[in-house]
Amino acid sequence: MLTAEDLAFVADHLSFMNRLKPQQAQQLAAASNRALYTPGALLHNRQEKCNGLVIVKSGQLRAYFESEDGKEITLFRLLPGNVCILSASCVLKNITFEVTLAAEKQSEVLFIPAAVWEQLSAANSEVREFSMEIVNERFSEVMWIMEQMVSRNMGQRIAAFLLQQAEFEKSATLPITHEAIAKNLGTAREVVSRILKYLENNNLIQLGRGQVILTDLEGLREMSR
Amino acid sequence: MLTAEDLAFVADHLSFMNRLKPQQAQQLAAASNRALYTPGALLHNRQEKCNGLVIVKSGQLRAYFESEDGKEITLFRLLPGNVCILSASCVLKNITFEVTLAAEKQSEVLFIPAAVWEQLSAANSEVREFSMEIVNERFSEVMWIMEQMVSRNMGQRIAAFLLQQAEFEKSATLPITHEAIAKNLGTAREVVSRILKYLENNNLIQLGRGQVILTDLEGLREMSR
DNA sequence: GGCACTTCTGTAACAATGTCACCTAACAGG
DNA sequence: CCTGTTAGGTGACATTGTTACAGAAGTGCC
Repeated sequence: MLTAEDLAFVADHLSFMNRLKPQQAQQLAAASNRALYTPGALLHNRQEKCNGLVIVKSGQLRAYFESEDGKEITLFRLLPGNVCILSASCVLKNITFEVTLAAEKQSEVLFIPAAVWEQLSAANSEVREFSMEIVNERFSEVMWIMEQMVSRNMGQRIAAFLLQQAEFEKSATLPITHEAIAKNLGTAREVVSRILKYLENNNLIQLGRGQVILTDLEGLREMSR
Repeated sequence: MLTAEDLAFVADHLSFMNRLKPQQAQQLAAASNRALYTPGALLHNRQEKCNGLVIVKSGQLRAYFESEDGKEITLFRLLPGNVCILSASCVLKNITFEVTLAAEKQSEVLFIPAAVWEQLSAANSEVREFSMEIVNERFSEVMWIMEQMVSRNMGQRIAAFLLQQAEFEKSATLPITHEAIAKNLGTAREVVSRILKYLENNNLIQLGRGQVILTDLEGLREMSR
């Protein structure tokens, strides 16, 4: 059950909400729910296997792909107002891969159950269109990652990643471990350590335990190209 | 303009075709066109920048991603009856990447212009659903490639690729160059040569100029895992 | 404080892959 | 047969990935 405030938030970020019949909106609010996650927690809706639609109300989520042998690579981030439907593979026909969602920060998340979403989709073409747009956007983000993997070296990718993190954190001091960076980029911790050390020697960053301080943003930008 | 035979082919592979009004079907047939491509040719619809929907009538196409610095990696193949909508980024909202299509074999291709597709989409929810399914399927295929890149070594990837090619060719003798294999997998020719030589030394394949003969399918399958 | 325990980082050695430079072999067409 | 073009081979070196440890910094407990 969503509060009125949650519902207003949803309406703000799901373009089709104000075109639903009052009864539909009510049903959505009744069936949906919210949950709080602490950093590192995996998202799984308690009620069902299939998450349905995920809406980030506050905090930050990471969507990543996990291969059988435990390797990870981040596909995209979800910030407040962002929506993810990929974990609703039960609703989307022909999606055959799994995306894992984890909280990177303390996060409030709203869930719209798959069954409800399915009903709305069936009844409402705006809902289908919305799904399509979201999926396309994520697809594009994944292709960007792919481009990075194919055509950038690790130094460039790490520099770009650090800059991106600084954006998210709105700070040049990043509370992050080498291990975490490695998992974001789909590489090994040792490789990250090696390159971070190199960046430090070139006075682009300063290292601490569980912390990276960006001391030369312009230099990093230079390097990331 | 499509022939009646072309139209029958389209109807066979676009599930929604028999739900179109006769007038819509007629319009589609009138606006669409066909083209022939020889191996290696890039697909570009003459009439418009944006390809619209591509339907393979015969032959085989390769969809690949091309990075600025000229590196390529194959995303998926299109066989007779397959449909590709990704080159219609003008129609799909929020798709921001480019996919290149090239003929791998002598191919007959039918084009449905983006404008027509857009009209059909607007009028018909089955069309939208069809788009969605196609995009999801391609998305899944790309994620499979990603998994390969992250968690398999080159030997495994090359072995898997050769087996896949043998399927397409329905033959254990593959007319393909090292360079072409490299571009499919997003790696360098020298790397492919090195590994193929290794496979040959282990009696899994036999090499010739522009040709690879798979002599031990079971061994290759073993290796690809 | 001292101790045990966990987490994070450093490092060396080696393997796999990517890059560069250049060479040779095979084919295609006159 | 000659010549230009394409395919493939090779060695040297750079980068990235893997393995196996070691040490350093934090945490909780006594």
